[in-house]
Amino acid sequence: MSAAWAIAHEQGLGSMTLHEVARRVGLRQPSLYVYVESKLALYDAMFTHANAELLARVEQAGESGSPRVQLLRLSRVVLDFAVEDPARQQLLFTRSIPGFTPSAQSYALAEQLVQRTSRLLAELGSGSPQQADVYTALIAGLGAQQIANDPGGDRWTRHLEPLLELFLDHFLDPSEPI
Amino acid sequence: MSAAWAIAHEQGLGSMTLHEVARRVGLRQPSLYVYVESKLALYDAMFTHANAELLARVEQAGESGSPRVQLLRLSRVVLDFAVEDPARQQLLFTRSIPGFTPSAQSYALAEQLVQRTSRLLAELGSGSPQQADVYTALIAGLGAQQIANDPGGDRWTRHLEPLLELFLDHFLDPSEPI
DNA sequence: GTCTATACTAAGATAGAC
DNA sequence: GTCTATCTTAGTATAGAC
Repeated sequence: MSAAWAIAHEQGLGSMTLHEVARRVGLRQPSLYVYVESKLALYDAMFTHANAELLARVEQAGESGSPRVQLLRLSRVVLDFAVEDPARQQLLFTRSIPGFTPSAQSYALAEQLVQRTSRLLAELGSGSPQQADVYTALIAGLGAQQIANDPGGDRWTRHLEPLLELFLDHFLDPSEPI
Repeated sequence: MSAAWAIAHEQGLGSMTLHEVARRVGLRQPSLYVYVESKLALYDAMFTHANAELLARVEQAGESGSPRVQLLRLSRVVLDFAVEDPARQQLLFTRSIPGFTPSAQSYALAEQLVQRTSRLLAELGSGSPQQADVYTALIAGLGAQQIANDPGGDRWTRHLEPLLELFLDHFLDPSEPI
């Protein structure tokens, strides 16, 4: 698993081949079929693996503080995680691997994060599905631009907190629906 | 060119092969080398082609109205264009084709759009580079989420105008820097 | 569980005839 | 300009020995 992610990180998700994975773990390519059923199954395992790590980081960030503080912290963790590794962002948040869709089991893990975020948003008065969609678009937009145009930097990610403040302030006022 | 785009649209950018392009235009694959120097050169031509079409649509949308109205209209055109075809969005706005970077000449076309947008933003009091970055993130975020999670729909794109209004209103007030 | 050997598929690119 | 034929590379996957 870590070998697969290392390749994806260094050369892109599309360059992750079973031959290269095998080489890194000191096996021959056919031997991998003892451990994975197919290449798509490996993608699925990677999807689960990455989601588990993200969830762990979110847990570690803790639940202390006001809902607003919690949401800001959670958003920061998710954005940094997504931007850290373009390959990971590609696998987790886009649907660009031909033939790959996450299995129901692996998708369940990803759902947990959505649940947690939704709860916080609801506590902050931005609980409607539409508001949650706008929230995810803000995070996705900063991440996408960061990766595409300033990989490794913070030209976009540094706007996370002020942008969220703007978003949350706006929706605290019930006279301003979006 | 249109055959190449048709394949990318139907099966994804990664599935666009010279064999398939040739098949569609009634030629054998080697014959294409009379017209393109390599596959990467074909990507570059597609990049230019798509940018030219986007610019044409922006021109067609016209320059009438206040800067605010113009920016809203331009943003709508760009977002709809990006969302229309995931493959196009992938080629134009991400850097996910291994080995491909737009040539200087083709990139110049893309720059024109940036210039135009920057001018409008400046007229609206959001002319700083930071504000322009936030603007692009808003568009990119709505587009990315739309394509990844509701292709063909408008679950995210419908929030474009209210979100831009919020953004512009906020920056009209000089006491609120981001 | 791991190996060698191999089948199968498919891609980009080139040579040279017409 | 287009063709056939071929080179070269590279990938997933399977068969069967050890």
